[in-house]
Amino acid sequence: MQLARLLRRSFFNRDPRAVGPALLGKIVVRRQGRKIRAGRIVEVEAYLGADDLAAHAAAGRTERNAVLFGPPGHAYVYFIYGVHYCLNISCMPKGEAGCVLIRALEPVAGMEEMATARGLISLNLDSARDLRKLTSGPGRLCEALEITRLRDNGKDMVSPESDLQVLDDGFHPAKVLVTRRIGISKSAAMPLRYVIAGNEFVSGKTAI
DNA sequence: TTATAGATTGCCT
DNA sequence: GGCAATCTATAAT
Repeated sequence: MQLARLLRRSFFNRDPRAVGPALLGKIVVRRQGRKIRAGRIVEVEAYLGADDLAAHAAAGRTERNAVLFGPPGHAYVYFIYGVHYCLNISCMPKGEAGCVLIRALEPVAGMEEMATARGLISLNLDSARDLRKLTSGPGRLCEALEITRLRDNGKDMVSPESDLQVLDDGFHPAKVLVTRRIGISKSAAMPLRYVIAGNEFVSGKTAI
């Protein structure tokens, strides 16, 4: 990973359909004292506003989804299925809803800490097959980075002070694939899932 | 007040 | 491939 710098807030101050593919190849960093955990974004989904029935913002602003209507570049973390957290980054100017769901990361740093956080004791860090278990899925990556609603919801991800940030190290994916979103029933036809073509850390499919 | 579905994962057969 | 885990928001009594 070369010199990496924080993304600008303006990066997120636009339509999630523009932010989504642009986020592929960027790096999510969790700072914890001197330790850092980091992963390259390889899979995301865009969630829109009132026109997108699958989006939490579709029913209007509530206490839960307030971050979506706030300024861009902030973490929207929600709890799902009584088990998992999911990490989104707010998009669009303040007052307008929209976000991008981070669905999978390619581990870059802090893999041992990730494995511990995931409860994967005997993980072989030299095995790509094993590394997939760390962050290949929205619930998994939150567990690996210890992202929770209480701790991280509303956190500014483009602030130098934040312990949860998005960085750009200049990497650009060779090819981006666009598909339908996964795991939803409403507004399911829209092509709003973006993945780095051929990347093995994309969630789902590949047997683990 | 009670019921149900949900932007998931891992263990079971 | 099926399904339980188990919290939250929203719909239905």
